[in-house]
Amino acid sequence: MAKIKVQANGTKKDIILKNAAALFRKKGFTATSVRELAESLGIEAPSLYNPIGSKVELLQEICFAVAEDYTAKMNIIMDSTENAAQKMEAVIRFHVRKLSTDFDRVFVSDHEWKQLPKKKLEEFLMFRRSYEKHMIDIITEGIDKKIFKNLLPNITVLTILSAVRGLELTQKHKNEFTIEQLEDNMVQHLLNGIIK
Amino acid sequence: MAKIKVQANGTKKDIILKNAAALFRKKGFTATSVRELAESLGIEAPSLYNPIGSKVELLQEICFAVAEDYTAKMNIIMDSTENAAQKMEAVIRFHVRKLSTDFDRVFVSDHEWKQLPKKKLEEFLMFRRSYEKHMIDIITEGIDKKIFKNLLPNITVLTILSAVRGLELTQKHKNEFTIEQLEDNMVQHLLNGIIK
DNA sequence: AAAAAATACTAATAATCGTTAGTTTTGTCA
DNA sequence: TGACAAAACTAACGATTATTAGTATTTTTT
Repeated sequence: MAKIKVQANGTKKDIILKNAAALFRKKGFTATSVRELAESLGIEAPSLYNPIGSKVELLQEICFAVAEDYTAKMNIIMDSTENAAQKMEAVIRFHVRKLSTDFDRVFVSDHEWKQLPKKKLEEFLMFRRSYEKHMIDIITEGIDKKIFKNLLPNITVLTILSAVRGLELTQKHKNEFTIEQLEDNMVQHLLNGIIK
Repeated sequence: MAKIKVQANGTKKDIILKNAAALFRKKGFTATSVRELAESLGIEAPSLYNPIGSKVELLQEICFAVAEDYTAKMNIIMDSTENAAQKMEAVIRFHVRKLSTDFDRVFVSDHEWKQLPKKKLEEFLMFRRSYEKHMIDIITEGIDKKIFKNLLPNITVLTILSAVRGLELTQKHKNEFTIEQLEDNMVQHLLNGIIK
């Protein structure tokens, strides 16, 4: 079988990760076999173990790459001088855009993290809790400054995160509306629901 | 090993389904083995095959029981004389309450349906599409009657469903707020976001 | 208490899982 | 072109999977 073609942008491992994310999203991590992944790359299963260490390592890299992207963006937002509403809008917009442009990876990170090995799972959950804490801080600030209604911050964050994380973007959906429309509509919906 | 204790309410199969739902939720359907399920019931794996036909049959029964519950409720709501806002409020309230009282099953139905065998999967997706169509009709009616803002109905439904289906209710959350608070806050958030 | 039915058990199946070892092929550079 | 390295291959590993067959045990019925 031919070798994996490594293009200008992206190492061999990047290609594997891309295919892995696609399969993990479609079938789930546990339900995807290493042999299937290999087949999608046009190679035999054992050949995978040259560039990678294990199957679960792929899941780890996907989950943590996504988590770090979100954390980095959250740090930028928290450091800005915008008000609570503007910050929350930026958060929601980033979620929708990231999901649209990197659907497989984001979906896998949001839906398959439970399959991470214990140690990595704890690390991942720390990312999550920190992220949620930042969001609660934004909501609380907005309530204090009388920008937001007097809702329970933790429930509000739960609702927003659930909405943006749970999004399933099928091809059918992508034919029905643009990413910009999705972004604008969700921002309007989720933000107007809490602004005074 | 002792037989499974069948209490007044619930047949043997009901007990199996309850344990299966709990495990499928915690670990995922594919990652849960029949042996684990048997162990949770205090029996050996092959003993399960007296009351049940297969592992995937359990997933089917969970998914379709939930789907039928939602469909039944939706039919009642659609037959009512309430206006669009009241209908949508009823839908959201039902989702949150159902999720709270039957978390394992609802979560499994929302997150593991991809593991259904092809035939059953198509049937399940028909349930879904029909349900979503009803919700789009409610939103469209609300927009026509000038009750709702002029948002894109399909995106609005996507947002609401994503929010209520994606909810992860941990024990920690249940200590932080009551089901009633969750229900009220989510209704307020998701409904005020679209009402004029 | 004996017979019948229900339900558990042990043992074993074939299939598939992720992964390792060892070998051959391919591509690169002197 | 020949040497070296990279990356593919085949063959096979032990573990685990869902499930079946056949048998023992427990419960229910007569």
